Amino acid sequence: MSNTVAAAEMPLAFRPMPGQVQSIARAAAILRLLASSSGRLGIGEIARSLDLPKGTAHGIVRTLQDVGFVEQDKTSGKYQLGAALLHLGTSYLDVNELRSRSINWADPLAARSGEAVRIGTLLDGKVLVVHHVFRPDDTLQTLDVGSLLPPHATAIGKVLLAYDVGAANTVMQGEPEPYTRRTVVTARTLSQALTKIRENGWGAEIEEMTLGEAGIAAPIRGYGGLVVGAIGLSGPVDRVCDGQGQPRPTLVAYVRDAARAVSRDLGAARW
Amino acid sequence: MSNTVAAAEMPLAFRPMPGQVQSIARAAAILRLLASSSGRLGIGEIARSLDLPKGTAHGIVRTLQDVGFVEQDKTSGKYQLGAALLHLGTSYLDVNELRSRSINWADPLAARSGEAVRIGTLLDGKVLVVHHVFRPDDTLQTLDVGSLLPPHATAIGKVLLAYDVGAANTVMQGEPEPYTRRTVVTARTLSQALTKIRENGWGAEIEEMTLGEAGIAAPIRGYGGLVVGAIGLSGPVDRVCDGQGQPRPTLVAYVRDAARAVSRDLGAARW
DNA sequence: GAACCCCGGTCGACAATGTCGAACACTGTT
DNA sequence: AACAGTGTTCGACATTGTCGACCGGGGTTC
Repeated sequence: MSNTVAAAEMPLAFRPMPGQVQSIARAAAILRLLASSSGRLGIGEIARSLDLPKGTAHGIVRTLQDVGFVEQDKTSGKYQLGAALLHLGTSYLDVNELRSRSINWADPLAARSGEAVRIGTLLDGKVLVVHHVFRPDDTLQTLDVGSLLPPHATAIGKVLLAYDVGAANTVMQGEPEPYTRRTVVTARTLSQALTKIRENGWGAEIEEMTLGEAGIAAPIRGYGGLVVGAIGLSGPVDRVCDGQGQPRPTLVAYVRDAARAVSRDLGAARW
Repeated sequence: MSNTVAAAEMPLAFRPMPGQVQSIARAAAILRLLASSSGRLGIGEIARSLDLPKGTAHGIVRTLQDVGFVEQDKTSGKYQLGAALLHLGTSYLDVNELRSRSINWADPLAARSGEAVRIGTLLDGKVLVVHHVFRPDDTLQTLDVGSLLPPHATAIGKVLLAYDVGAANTVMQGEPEPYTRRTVVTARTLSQALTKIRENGWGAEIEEMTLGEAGIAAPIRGYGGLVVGAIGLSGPVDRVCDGQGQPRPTLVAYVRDAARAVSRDLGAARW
């Protein structure tokens, strides 16, 4: 009786999808909220942000705490992400095939090119870094496996968007954040860039994320030819690009070779 | 009907705690299961392992898939952990105070000692590595942030157990796995070792995890003096220990100094 | 110091929610 | 061709989680 009514009046935020376990979806939303607003949140803030009754939010958070996904700072009473998530996250890395197949090829690419190498995949419209090899030289760099990069301002990201029209549309619908003067922010230019990437089979980014830095990336295809990720290198503009401000052909070849090698490994895999 | 019976016969792992959201607890169990049995699992295996009806397990897994915590291999239909967990895990690292306070002190410790440094905390009776600094020399080492180490066979683990009687009892109740001939496996010897650690304020491990390797660790105390983690170094026996097979006093001092420094940082922190 | 406000946490009644098992569609094997 | 697997769907039932009012305590403000 009130089923249909409730479904019709629902805020449309939670669509009456075939069989979504409500409490789990809410729990996931809380975890994402805690992850995004880095820091500690109180029950009240959580409940307000997700438009949940305080009691309900508390029940979910308590359970998340029991399973170790959430921790509570006993003095302030506020909540933050829990340690169990760290282990789950790295467990994901162990299983992730894109990563495991890439490792063997990422190191040589870094060695040959002399630049830092990253492998990423699309997660929720952003670039999730699943592997990262430091630039061979000593300089201290921070490992950013697990972090999210902007898709429109990185070589890897643009390559991934080029082969995922859905994600590309989503990005263009939103307002891409400008990081430098050269960051692509309009849907028109981005769309053109993606078309060019599809034609060439590789993509680049020059000072669109940070001044003085550039990157080159190529798509990695999995079983069936679907693009499942991208591999790319990044470094100072004067090393990555030639005199004409174009990505050096030799580096492009390196990246494309690595991408092909990983794709071959992935395509051959079966069970 | 089977409610009371089931509750009475329940392995005590799932107690009828005041207000556990059942579906969330089950979802967490599924994620843990996927993490432990590394690889892909089918719905049937999941349902069987957790003693759930197939339909129920499927509903939960579908939801987990919708939120990105689980991915499905379309060819085999089996499930594995999802990419969203990776980001949540690293987000935890960003927030984790033990880690952030430790970083500044872990590097100098590694530099002074010339050995690899790890910082860990207890998670579910095991040692969760929250930070890891490579040995200064070049040799390639694998980053094991996020992995779980055995508590009874590592210096960090034994230190953590020494200040957590609950976890210590749990470990002794189970059957500690022997890695080498020197691994402490009996409750008696382990208990003695923990007592000694409490007396000394630091602990060591010599070839108990892997032959030829040794480690030294000291506890890190948080606000209020509670032990919240441990910091330790590890390396070849002949470098970590002196002629008498004892941990070198200078290294012990280094480790204890670092632990104190981090503790001071943590204790002073307030908001 | 006492009013106030906000915090996190608790409790119990209600019904919406998730659970459950049988049935389905499909694949590969026997 | 029958079988034994798989993952998936569906609907009826009642268990389950939700909800809002109610505690108890720490700050702050007047």
